[in-house]
Amino acid sequence: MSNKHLLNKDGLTEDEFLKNYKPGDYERPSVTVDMLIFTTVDKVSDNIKKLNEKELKILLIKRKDHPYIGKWALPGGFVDMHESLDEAAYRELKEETNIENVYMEQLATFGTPKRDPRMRVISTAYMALVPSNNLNPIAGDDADDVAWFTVSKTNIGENKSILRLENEEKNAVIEYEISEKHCKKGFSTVSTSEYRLLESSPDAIAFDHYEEIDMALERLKNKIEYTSIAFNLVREYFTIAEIQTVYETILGRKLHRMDFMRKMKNKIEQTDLLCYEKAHRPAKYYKLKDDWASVF
Amino acid sequence: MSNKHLLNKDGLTEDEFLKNYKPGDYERPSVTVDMLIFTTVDKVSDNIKKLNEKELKILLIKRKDHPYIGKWALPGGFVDMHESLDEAAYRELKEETNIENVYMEQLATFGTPKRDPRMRVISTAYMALVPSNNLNPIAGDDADDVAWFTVSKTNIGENKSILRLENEEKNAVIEYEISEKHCKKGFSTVSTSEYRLLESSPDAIAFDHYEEIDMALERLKNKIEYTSIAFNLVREYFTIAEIQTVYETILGRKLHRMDFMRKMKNKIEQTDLLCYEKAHRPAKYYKLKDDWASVF
DNA sequence: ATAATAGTGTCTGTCAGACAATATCGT
DNA sequence: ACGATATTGTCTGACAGACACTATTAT
Repeated sequence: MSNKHLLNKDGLTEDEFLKNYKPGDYERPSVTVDMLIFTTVDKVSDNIKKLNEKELKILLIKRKDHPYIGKWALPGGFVDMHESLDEAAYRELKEETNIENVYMEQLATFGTPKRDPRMRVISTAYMALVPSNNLNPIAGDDADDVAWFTVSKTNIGENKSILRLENEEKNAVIEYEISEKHCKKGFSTVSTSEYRLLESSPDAIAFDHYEEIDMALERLKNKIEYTSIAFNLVREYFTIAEIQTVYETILGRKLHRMDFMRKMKNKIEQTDLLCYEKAHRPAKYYKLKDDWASVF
Repeated sequence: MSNKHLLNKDGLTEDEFLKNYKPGDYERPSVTVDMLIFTTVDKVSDNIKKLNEKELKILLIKRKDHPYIGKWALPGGFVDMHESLDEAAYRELKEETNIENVYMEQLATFGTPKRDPRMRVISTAYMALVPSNNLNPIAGDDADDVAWFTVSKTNIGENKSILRLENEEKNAVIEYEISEKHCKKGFSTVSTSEYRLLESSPDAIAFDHYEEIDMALERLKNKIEYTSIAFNLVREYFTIAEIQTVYETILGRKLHRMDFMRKMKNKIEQTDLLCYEKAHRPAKYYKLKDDWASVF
């Protein structure tokens, strides 16, 4: 069981080994976390009868210093030596949005050597889904500005799509053309994507963050089909129309109301609350069933 | 478009900034990749009529030095400053098994501060699936030994299972009891697992590698349902019985032959080759359809 | 004769997409 | 009257689990 007594080739016990151990002098990469914080907000319609549309939003910061000075980027920061990756991600989320206890999952880790021109940086991306509240994000030290960007990915044909990030207030529109390519790995074929900034876009996204955003959108699109994570993007009480438009914007297509409702029937339950926001029959508020929150 | 002319708060252009940039003196974690290399092998039956069973195997090395000296561990190693994470993973795979062009995907990144007692280590785990050939793995510098371990995870009731790693030849049996716990994050509940080494096991797995193995098994179990990755665990030509037992061992339950076949019908196609290995009607060899290899 | 492959067909229930029809409500 | 919610119902096709049955083959 214990290996306290075992000696290595130099005749050292584990305690002696650890006491004498000096981490090599070789260079080490910096380790950071990137935060992909999503929410949905109502695109308020003037028409007092028309419903509000939902828009998927992602939080971006405007970089204060080189490299990519003045460009929009994902929030994030260095991982302290004493904290785990998850802890670093929670800390960043708290710093940026001042909220806690929201859904979060690790996405993937990006480690291409030249992704940061300053030095070697390994970034673990985390995706957080926060309820659609009137959140006022806070610009950190490294940021001149911070804003919610409308994000969408729309297919424009055979293995091609457009990733679009927009914020009207900041007068920012950033578009990438994504081309999927397939190559064989063993007996499976994996697809890799190439990203090209469209000429129409005045500004690029910093680093390889467009790739991280794309991956998060794909993960979202897959996961809302077999989990309940989409409900993290709305408030505790929601109307069917509300959650349906969330699904529609993430999936990028319209859904049939009653088919959608049937699919949701086992996940949600009615409440007594009514929504009197528009000039027609009030919608019932629903909530996630307690037992369904736990399934996946 | 370009930001070459923009000046930061110190009045520096990007070129000037990068030329003068000195990475801070602060400590950095070491970055490694851990390789979860899976394959299946036939558990040959003496009975000339009985079929061979398949066993899922994972490659482990025996550590040569502290910490965890003499313990079995996942192969892996440090990421060089000039290579990406993917490249590091491919290099390790090549070093360990001398094979290339197999299916591989990034699993997750583990970065708890004390997972390595020597220093802070961030490990990105990669899962590779290699065809069931008679592979002779090679022990690296850091290893006294290397071997394929039979791996299985069996449910023993309410949120409890046993992770079992075994190699008869090396006289090694390692068993962990896994307890799943659920906690709320936002409106979803995520499950975390706790691992307890069973008293019956003489040896533990090094580091937190049991956790990585568990995560890989869960990923496998999920992914074989909606992708074709399982076919990477057998040779190019296989019998239905063969691929079915692969599914059965990964899912941990028996499947009905013809139902399984129907499900596979669109993924596989017959060949003219016959399998004369056992004393009964020869089985046809099948192969993955070319167009199905690309789906997912 | 045995033990396995390779396939047929059948029965059942569920589920998803599509859409029709209706009652209700607020302005 | 308008525009939206809320709900029931119908029709279809696909699919999945389960199992029975047959024909074939190598030793």
